[in-house]
Amino acid sequence: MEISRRSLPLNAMRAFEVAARHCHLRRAAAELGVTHGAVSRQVRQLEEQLGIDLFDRGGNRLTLTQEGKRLAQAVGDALDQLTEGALSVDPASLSGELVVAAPPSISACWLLAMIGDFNRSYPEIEIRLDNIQPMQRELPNEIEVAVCFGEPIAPKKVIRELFREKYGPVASPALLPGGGGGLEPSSLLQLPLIHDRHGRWTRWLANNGLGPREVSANLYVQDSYLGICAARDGCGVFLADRIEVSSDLRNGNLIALGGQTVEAQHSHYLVTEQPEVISARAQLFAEYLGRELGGGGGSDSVL
Amino acid sequence: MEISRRSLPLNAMRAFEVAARHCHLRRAAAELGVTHGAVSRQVRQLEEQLGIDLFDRGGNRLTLTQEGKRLAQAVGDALDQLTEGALSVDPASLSGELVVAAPPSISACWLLAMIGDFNRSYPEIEIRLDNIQPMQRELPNEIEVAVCFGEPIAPKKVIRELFREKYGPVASPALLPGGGGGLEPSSLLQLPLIHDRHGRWTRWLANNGLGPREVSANLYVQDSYLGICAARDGCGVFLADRIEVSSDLRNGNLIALGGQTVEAQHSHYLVTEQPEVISARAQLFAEYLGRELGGGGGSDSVL
DNA sequence: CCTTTATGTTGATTAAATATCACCAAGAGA
DNA sequence: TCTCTTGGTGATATTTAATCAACATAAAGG
Repeated sequence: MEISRRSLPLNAMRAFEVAARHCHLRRAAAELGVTHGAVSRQVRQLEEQLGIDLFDRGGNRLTLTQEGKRLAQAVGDALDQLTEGALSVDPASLSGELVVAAPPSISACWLLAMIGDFNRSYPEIEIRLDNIQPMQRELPNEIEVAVCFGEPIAPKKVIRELFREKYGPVASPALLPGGGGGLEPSSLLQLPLIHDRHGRWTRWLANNGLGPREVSANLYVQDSYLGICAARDGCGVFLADRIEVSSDLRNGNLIALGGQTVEAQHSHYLVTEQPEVISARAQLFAEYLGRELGGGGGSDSVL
Repeated sequence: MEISRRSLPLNAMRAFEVAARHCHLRRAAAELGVTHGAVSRQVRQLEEQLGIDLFDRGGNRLTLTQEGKRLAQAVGDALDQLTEGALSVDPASLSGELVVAAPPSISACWLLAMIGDFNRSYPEIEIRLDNIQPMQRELPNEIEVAVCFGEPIAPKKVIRELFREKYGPVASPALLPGGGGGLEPSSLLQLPLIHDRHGRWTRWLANNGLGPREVSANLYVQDSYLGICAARDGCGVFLADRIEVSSDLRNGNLIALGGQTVEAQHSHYLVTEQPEVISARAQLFAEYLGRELGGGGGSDSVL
């Protein structure tokens, strides 16, 4: 079977994406508002057209094959993009206010930069950004969506998982007279280290072949935002997320040092407390964040 | 109209994307293999469902509206992604060899990095990379696709426009004792400048408010690859494309200095000389490059 | 061990979406 | 003006997709 734009079985792909997300035809059918038989047929048709099995049909349970996973990912991303495209031309979603909230550290680290980009893409949407506490249980009424780090608590509902931090060491170029590009992890320990309350140095060192050891504390700060500020000011080396320091890396305020990046244990989430309907504006914002933060394209994106 | 995954009019969107690309229903119909009436209906349906005009219908000519352009872009990207997804699970496209060619400077600057990423995503596909001359007129037979800079000449056929360089000044941190992040464009002129045969400094300076002036030549090199090497070695400031120095920026070998980036006048293209059929492997490679280089997501992507 | 309740699959049928054909009105160009 | 091309549209035909109902199989409960 030839694969071209005109022969892509779009509806079958959508059905498959939903089925793949649930691994359960009846639930997928419910989401799509059709019967399970219809979904079964669509998935079958897609498998035949591609000439490959997308599900392992062990007994009467579905499991994605390797190829199925790959395709589901691609189709899911594509559908997200189509959704964003449709929303971005919907008059109802533009022109109006969107009230967002986040802990100050998140706002300062990356959310404001994202909001700036979003605003450039959709200048008709006015955004108000409020502060909340990191572990705040409930949100004021006027806040439509909020960003939090770690599983959201209490009555909040996850709209979207945004991204999982990947942290690696960064420092000011002023701290590294030699330019210090491919600095070895071990020689890092000669430099002053900046810690925040997440205490990630031990884990990072372990992941870079520097077995369990005491790390001397040179500077403690509360959160990553202050850690980045401290690193920028040449106080020492800080373990920072790649997204949070991207602009600093771009303009040379900070330099990424060697070693592998390590994934954080928790994710950032976009959450809401609204009972049912979230506005088209908020939906558009969610799609935008998802694309800019989560995706980037599977592998590392360029610059 | 509510916009959700289940209500997206996928087929209508595809028809619209083709129509938008041609701004011509009959040609779009030809590409889709249907009659123009069918396309007309699909586009109409989409406009009604979204509640917005996608085309200006002046007389009997079609022009995209602002919203139409935006949507067409999004839908086109999404369809590319779906195509890549479908290809990536197609047994015929995997397992086999793909012969690629490029001028050495392009290979060294960014193509090898892309091939590395591609190989990680699709380890089944073996790639052979050959050298060609930048202005080579014909390709050896065994080469299936090639990359070139500037409009391809002679019997080559463009498969895809890849990206247009955006160049800005970079230098080794060793050259900038102060860390020199937000260095003013004017103070740049105090540093030694590296030129390649494209002679971009004049244009860049003009675009950064430094009117027409003589720029002293400190070092001339043949192509951008050598320019980047020279900058890396601390010979001076070079105007480099963001993609070509992304890894150097990441690991601190180079630092991006201030000022606006400027678009090059020519693009990089993926071309072929094959009469008709390009292999599914090559198609997959084309989709991959297109996504990683061209898109990135409209605005600047994150690191 | 048998029963119950899930699962996904499939043939026949019905319903809906989509394409076609033929024709129209309107603008472009000679 | 005459001609050619554009896109739009009503009626019709075709193709595609969903439903319904029955079925096979596997897991869970008694």
